[in-house]
Order: sequence, then structure tokens, then C-alpha cells
Amino acid sequence: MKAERNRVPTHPGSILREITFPAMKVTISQAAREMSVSRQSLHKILAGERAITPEMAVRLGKFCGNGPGLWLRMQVAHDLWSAEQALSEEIERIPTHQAA
Amino acid sequence: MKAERNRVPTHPGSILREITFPAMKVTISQAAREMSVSRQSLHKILAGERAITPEMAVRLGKFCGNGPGLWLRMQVAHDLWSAEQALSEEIERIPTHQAA
DNA sequence: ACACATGTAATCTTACTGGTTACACTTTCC
DNA sequence: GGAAAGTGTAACCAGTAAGATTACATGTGT
Repeated sequence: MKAERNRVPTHPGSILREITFPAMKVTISQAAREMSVSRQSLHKILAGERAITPEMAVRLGKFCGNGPGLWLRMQVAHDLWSAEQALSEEIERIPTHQAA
Repeated sequence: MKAERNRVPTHPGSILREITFPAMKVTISQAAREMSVSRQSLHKILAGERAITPEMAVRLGKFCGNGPGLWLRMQVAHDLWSAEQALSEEIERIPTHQAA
């Protein structure tokens, strides 16, 4: 992660915590066990303190039954927003080239 | 990256090397200078030895004039494919839950 | 009381990005 | 021929991040 500077109100983990897991009627501990990850790792994702890696997205996708793409796209959208904020001044100095 | 085990024929960097940069008529050194990254860093991306991070995608997006989304989506697709290969056996043991 | 879930913290390992420096090779231009 | 620039590699270092483990405090339900 990083993004301690500019917090976005909703991260992918909040969807898991507030919508997906309750709808599936599973606890965090149970989900962590069945996905073969530590409870603390999953906790940090739900708390928005850790990014969803491609490997974690694969696990979540299988566990939730919707495939890894959704979770990874949400994470990437967040990462991109974060990077654009952090580099907003620097990209102004990068010239844009046109294809010949 | 990682993905030294299962190499995918085309990585995002090969598009940059073989299509984008030639069409823009820029050298690798020139591109690196104008994007304020080291030539070696850019080289590793073009060689498929390093992933395109969100920050690098922002730089490439400004430099190439097409925005960061394209490069990041290509990278994520590659990362996801790689993760699914690496975890293919493990995800079989993860049960899929249905929403109640 | 007991078992379980949860939040949180500290520590350690592992891995990857990115910069820097350095070297060898090729191409191009004067 | 020689200088300059681009290129491919490699080694090294610093910073950052994920993930596991261990531990402790706190709830909650049986």
C-alpha cells in the first residue's frame, strides 16, 4: 500500500467486510483458514492497510466465486489514483510525444 | 516481477519496444531522460524483467499521450495470468461459497 | 469457564523496485 | 581513426511492501 497520506473512503477491503463476507455468512477467521492465508493478512486487507496482490485476488476470486478480476481491478484503480496524486507535479514536466 | 519460471511471449514492454517507441521515434535513453527514470529501469521493463508499477504507468501514460490505464491493465493482466499459473494447484483446495 | 472471533502490535523473512556505477559492444558522424 | 551516443548487462545498495508468526487484549456466545 502506502496511501497513508491521502485516504480514499472506500477500499476493496471494505466491500469484502461489509457486503461480500456478510452475504456469504463467513467470518474473517474462517475465510482466512479456507483461503490458506493468515488471519492477520486478511484483516489488513479488510482494514485497507494492505493491497490486494494478484495472488490474493486469485484466492479471493475462488473463495467468493466471482473470479479474481473484480478484486484486482478495484485494487488497481485505487493504486492508479494514488500514484496520480503522488506524481501530479512531476508528470507536468514530462513531455507528451505524438506518434509520427 | 517474478515469472522467471513461466515466461509469457509478450509482455507490456515488448509493445513499447517494438511498436510504441518506434512509432514515436524516440530512443530508450531519450525516453528515460524525459520521463526522469534511469535508463536501466526502463530497459528492464522493455526486456520484460521488471513490472510496470502504477507510478511508471503514470509516467508512460503522460509520455506516450495515451494515459496510464493501458499500460497498467496490460501489466495486471500479465500478473494475474502469472499468479493463476503459480497457484493453480492451491486454488483447487479453496472452496467456493455461494451468497446466501 | 471455555471456545471462538476480532483488533492490534512487533518481529522476521522474502521479494521487488529503482538508483547508481561500471563495463563491453555497436553505430553514427566528424 | 576516433569521439559520442545508444544499448545490453551486471553488481550493489536502499527503500518499501507482503506475508507468516507470535502474542496480547477484548468481546461474545454457549
